[in-house]
Amino acid sequence: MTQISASSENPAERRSKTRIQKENETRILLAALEVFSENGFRGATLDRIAATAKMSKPNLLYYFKNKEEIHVALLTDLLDVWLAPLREISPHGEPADEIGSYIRRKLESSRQFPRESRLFANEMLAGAPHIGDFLQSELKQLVDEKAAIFQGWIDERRLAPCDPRHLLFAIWSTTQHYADFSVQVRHVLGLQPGDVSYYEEALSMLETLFLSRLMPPGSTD
Amino acid sequence: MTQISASSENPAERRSKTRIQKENETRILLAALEVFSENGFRGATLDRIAATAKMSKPNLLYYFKNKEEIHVALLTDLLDVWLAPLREISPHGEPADEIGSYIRRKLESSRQFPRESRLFANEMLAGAPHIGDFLQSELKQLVDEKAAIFQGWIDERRLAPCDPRHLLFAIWSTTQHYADFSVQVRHVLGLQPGDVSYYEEALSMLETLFLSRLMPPGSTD
DNA sequence: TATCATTTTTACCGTTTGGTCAAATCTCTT
DNA sequence: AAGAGATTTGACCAAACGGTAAAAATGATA
Repeated sequence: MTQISASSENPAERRSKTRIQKENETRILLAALEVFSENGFRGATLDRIAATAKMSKPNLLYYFKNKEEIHVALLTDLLDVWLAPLREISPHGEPADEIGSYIRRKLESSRQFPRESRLFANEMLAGAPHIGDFLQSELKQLVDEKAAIFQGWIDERRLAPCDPRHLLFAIWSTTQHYADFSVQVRHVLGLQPGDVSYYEEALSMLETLFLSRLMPPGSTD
Repeated sequence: MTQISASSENPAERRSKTRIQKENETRILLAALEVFSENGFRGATLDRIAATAKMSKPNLLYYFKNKEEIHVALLTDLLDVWLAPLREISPHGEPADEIGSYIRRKLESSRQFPRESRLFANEMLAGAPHIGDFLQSELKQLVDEKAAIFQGWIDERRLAPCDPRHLLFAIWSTTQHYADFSVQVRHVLGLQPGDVSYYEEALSMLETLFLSRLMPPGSTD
């Protein structure tokens, strides 16, 4: 009886993680991200995840007790990434600056984490069975908070009258589109499979759309 | 030998369809739309489709020879619906009118056919394995054609300088978002599962965004 | 109503899937 | 070098999966 560390337990519940444990959990989550983001929860298989992680299936299940636990682990990590850009919006800046920065952060997030974005999109399409609670509580609360900032700007005539939450929807959809629908974007633009050079044009478009104006003065308003 | 109709053939290849055949194919496609749009191709199962269609699996496979054929049939039908609003854009109208109408048609399409929209989104997330050719040929061609119209308007100073294809991406993403991410929209807005009353606010937002201006004059430009 | 084609069902088949178990191997510490 | 714990493996299982074959039931038509 030399060690106190909890034995005969799920490795995830042990007090401190081994080097091997940390390495393997990372490898598994990376592989799972690849597979889940392409095929969704139901479409993904443990065999494919294990193969992608170059690991046997029982070994994989030594680190995560089942398929769902891997998925939840990924989504949990993801939600922080997802919220981060939104949290940064400040009531003290200029509307155009704040919204511009937010768009840039979200677009950068799409470029850096396209698989995470697709993982999230897959979860939405499936009806958000695993993160419905998050959407209703944490996300809604943060959105309400940031929407209040937007509403303040609208009241001060520093932003056009609009529903702030739908403004957020518009920013989310346009920025995430470049990750989630990248296949379509590339095909329509005639780019090669790996090519993501469209992000600069994308930013330019979104700045025109959200910060400047699309229609010349006097065309409708 | 009283009938000439091709016998001992796949029902789909017969000359004229029976009443029962038409009914059942419709039932199957409707059920398959439900299942595929939620779980994607790999996540959907024939058992679930059959159960949803209230039909035995072998009976279902009497009408479609395999899972892929059902999926392709759905996608083929879908592509026409998807392109229809885009085709209507005319070079002869006012930019604001044409773009405004297009947004309204796309948004209406999201409201009327949310499952079709999610089916399409699932196919995109999976890397467009079944409609890659369509994207590269038909869609790209139509986009190029309509982008040329936008470019003409830009040259005539009737539309702000921007990449016309990215303008289309922005319209697609914002309008489809209300179908594909409807769970998120509802949760953030605090609406009940079936409630789609947000479409009016959505249209208002998108008109502000695309047709009017979001930032007050002199704030950035 | 008899006949023939169409439709549906029952009973399957081989494979894939999520997951378990115990034994074997490896790693780290003393 | 030895022991304890951590890791990995191979063999396996029941259920779900996509799909088939042939017989049974139904429908249309003459």
